[in-house]
Amino acid sequence: MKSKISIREVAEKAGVSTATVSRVLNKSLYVSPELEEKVNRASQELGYVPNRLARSLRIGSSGMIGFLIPDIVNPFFSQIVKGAEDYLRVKGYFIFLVSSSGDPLKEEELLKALYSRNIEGIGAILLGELPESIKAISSHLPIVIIDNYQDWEGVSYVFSDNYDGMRKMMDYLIRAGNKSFAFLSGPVNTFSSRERLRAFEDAISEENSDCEIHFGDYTFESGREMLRRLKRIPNAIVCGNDMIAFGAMMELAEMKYDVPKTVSVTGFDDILFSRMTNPRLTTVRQDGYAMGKAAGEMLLRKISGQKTNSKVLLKTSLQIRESSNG
Amino acid sequence: MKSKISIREVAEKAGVSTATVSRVLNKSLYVSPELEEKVNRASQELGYVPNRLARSLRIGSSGMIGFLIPDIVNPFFSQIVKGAEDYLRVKGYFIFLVSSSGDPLKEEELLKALYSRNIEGIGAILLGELPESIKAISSHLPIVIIDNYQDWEGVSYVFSDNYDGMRKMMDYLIRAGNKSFAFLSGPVNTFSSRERLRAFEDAISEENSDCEIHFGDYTFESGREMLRRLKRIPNAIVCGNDMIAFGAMMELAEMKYDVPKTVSVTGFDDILFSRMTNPRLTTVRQDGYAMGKAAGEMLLRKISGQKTNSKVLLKTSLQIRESSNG
DNA sequence: TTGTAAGCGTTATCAA
DNA sequence: TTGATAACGCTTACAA
Repeated sequence: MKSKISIREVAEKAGVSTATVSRVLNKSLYVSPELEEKVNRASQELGYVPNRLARSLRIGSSGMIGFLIPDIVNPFFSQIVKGAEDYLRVKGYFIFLVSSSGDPLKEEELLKALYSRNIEGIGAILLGELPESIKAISSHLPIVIIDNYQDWEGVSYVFSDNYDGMRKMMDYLIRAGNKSFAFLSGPVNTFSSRERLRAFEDAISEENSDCEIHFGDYTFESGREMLRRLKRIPNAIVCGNDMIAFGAMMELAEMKYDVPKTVSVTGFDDILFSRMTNPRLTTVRQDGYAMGKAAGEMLLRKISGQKTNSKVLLKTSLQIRESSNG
Repeated sequence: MKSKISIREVAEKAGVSTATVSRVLNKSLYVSPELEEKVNRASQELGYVPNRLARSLRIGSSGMIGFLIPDIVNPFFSQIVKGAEDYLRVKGYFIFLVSSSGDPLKEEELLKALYSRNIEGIGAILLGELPESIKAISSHLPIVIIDNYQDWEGVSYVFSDNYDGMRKMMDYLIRAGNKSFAFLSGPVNTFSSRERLRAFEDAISEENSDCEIHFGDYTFESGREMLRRLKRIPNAIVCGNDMIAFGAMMELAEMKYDVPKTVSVTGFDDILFSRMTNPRLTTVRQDGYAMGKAAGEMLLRKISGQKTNSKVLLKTSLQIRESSNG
């Protein structure tokens, strides 16, 4: 394994100082055409690639934005990352992505790992309560929390109107005549979970409907597992997100229940695949790509010291398809 | 925005040298209990987090592995990343993830960006021909190409037996009595696309069957679009991957074709969602998670200077479901 | 056992 | 216009 060549070797080959090489390559100061030519040739011939790490250390900025997500395989999360990445790449930033596998203990550790790498800002999707370390970090660099909200000063938030979305869903289901419900929730103390559950419970209590509630996480497996825990199959199974709904539908199919004739199933997120399940999933649409983009915009504004909203709330909308009886 | 505190401030507060602080925090040399205590306290109180960038520069290794993928939203690719990440995290490595959005021009640029960041190894999923720059990079750091193969020295490869998988699929479809075929391919000069197409064509020519071939990319949209380009709907539409198949099925549904009664549709990859479409997708299973893990293992072996296979070939298997008529 | 100082690969300041 | 040189924050010989 050959060692990488440094600016010093380029300088030697070109017969100039390292300062000149740097100036040519960054076009930071005027350099005479002859030397410029020499430097470029030497750099080319040696296949020189500047060490960005060393550069970052010296200039104090790395051109990297850190992103923490719970699960890279969940299309809703990766859609958010894509939204952010598409926006930030054009602005010259790279994304350093880490995933916590939904483990709140790892979240703190990973935030620190990001912080320690001279990242210029952090976008984070955090399950559970926001860790205290967010406060410390946010006093040193811009941080945007996505899909969560806790009103801490200095921290910014991007999230969807989860409560309103779930209320629309419940209004629709109730109007369709469903009487008994189950709620298969995401992580018990996530902001988004809590909001969705709150909307569910508010609707239920207004109607005096029958219901059963279970908690799991935002995965397909968890959906299957929660469905198995159900004491009885109600008219409608309202799920915390689409992945849970897919798991529930899969399990129901294996138990030979007919969706939506016997039981309605609904999701939340409206990921691409919700249009492709059997039957197609009725769900609440939230725009992950837009959330990621908004987070990217806020981060760049904060990095460049501009004022920015501390809170961006995105609308949700009901997508009625064939998994529900209405 | 407060500036970050450095090792120097910790040293001052503790009344010791920076060397001692470093030794305590890295447990690299014995330090007297009193000083150790002082250092730990000072570090705690200041909320000190070491600058990993500076550390990397000094010790020559960053603890980061770079990954380049075409599209973070495609579950097959993210499954590969997850396999690699789960393995590498435990070994103390972090993944620096960039995505090329399927743009071969960006691929080279991004590889360079990774290389310039003192990454210790690269795992890359590259569409199209492998860029020449791979050779240069591979002489400086370990690189593993995933889902592609080109037999270049010094480069290692992890890929599935695409040809064999598609042959099994075609054997099955032909035995089921299908006579006319269409192939909706992925990117024209990807290794995996080519192998799958080669198997398709070999099978077709042996049977003298009728066929039509279109090229696109590995996305849902491309699947829809290629289906619309079809001159006529054949007995079986064989797709380059699952995403293309989903797009094709969606379009067929809108055109009121009955899958599988009128036309069979098949995919390749067997992502999680293939079990959940309407109808459930017949496809060839390849294990993305295992590919990612294998890539991670090879990278670590290479990084630590051990010998490793230059080629890992994973088996594929036929998953017959309801989207095909057999 | 601890501290001093050099050095990792850059860029920025200061002289020349 | 160009070149020495210090500095970014850290680790590690080498000295004490």
